[in-house]
Amino acid sequence: MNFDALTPEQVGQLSGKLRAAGLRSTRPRLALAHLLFGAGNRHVTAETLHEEARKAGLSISQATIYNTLNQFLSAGLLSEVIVDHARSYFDTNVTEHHHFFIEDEAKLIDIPLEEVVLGTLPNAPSGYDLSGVDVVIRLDRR
Amino acid sequence: MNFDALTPEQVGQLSGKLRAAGLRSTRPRLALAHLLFGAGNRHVTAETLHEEARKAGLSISQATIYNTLNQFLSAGLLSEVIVDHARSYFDTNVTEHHHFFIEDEAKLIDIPLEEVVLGTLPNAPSGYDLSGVDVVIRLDRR
DNA sequence: TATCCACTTTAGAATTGTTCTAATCTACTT
DNA sequence: AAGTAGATTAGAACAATTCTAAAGTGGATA
Repeated sequence: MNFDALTPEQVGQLSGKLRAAGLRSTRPRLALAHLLFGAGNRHVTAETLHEEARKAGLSISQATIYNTLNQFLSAGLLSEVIVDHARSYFDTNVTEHHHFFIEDEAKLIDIPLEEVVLGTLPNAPSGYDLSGVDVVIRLDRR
Repeated sequence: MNFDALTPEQVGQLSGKLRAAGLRSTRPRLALAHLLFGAGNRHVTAETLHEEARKAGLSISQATIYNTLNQFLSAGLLSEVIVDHARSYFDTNVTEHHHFFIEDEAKLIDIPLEEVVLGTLPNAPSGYDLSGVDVVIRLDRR
């Protein structure tokens, strides 16, 4: 893929998404947005996305990959999953949901929200608000 | 605290614990075990433990702190909680339980197992076994 | 449509947390 | 007491991420 391969419709749609998030529509952001949001939900690390961009013939610096992922994250276009110290996983699925994590393969799989039923949760200690609940189900190869 | 301040009883007890875990009872391990297991359940990072050892007048290298935490971890004397990329938290509570995580303060609080009631969980994908469930409840200061 | 300026991107350096290396030391066996 | 496997250490190495500061660019303005 090449940035110039995007159709005007795709560019329009992705630009709109970026602008709606308060971000300027720039060439690198459009290209990365296309990789991230172009087809279904994705899990990427900075490294996998950088590699993917490289294979697509895009030359985007590592710093820009990190900057862009973090901007998308604070704009709410991505969510972050922490399952492994030493590596952040970014998830294009920003709805509330949980994860399987296969340690051997360092691979994440989404679990739809309704498949994890949380019964009772403790109250937040006084002075604090509950800001989110992450459930990670760890898997071993049988 | 100083290693030599440990009573023979304490040394005997901690040595036993180390040996039961298949680890030789050495001076640095005894001292760290005393800090970790001497009083109630603790959450430490390599850095906080190193600092604590330094304050206690022990000179133990950073490498030994990391080695020891990892040895205790694989011996089952500690468990690891992952809530924050870039930093591992070791928990002296090795029973199954969950955590509150206060992001602003980078602080962990144990949640007793019975306070988190998990209802339905999805089945593990075929070829995999469920190896554990981690629930992290994130808190914001109100 | 040319100019300008705030925002972006970049290469490379810096930082942070962690692990490795290989030399020295020590607990335990014989 | 001597030997040896295992432990400890300082410092180097490593990996993921962030910072810096210089050059580039989108888009508002005249």
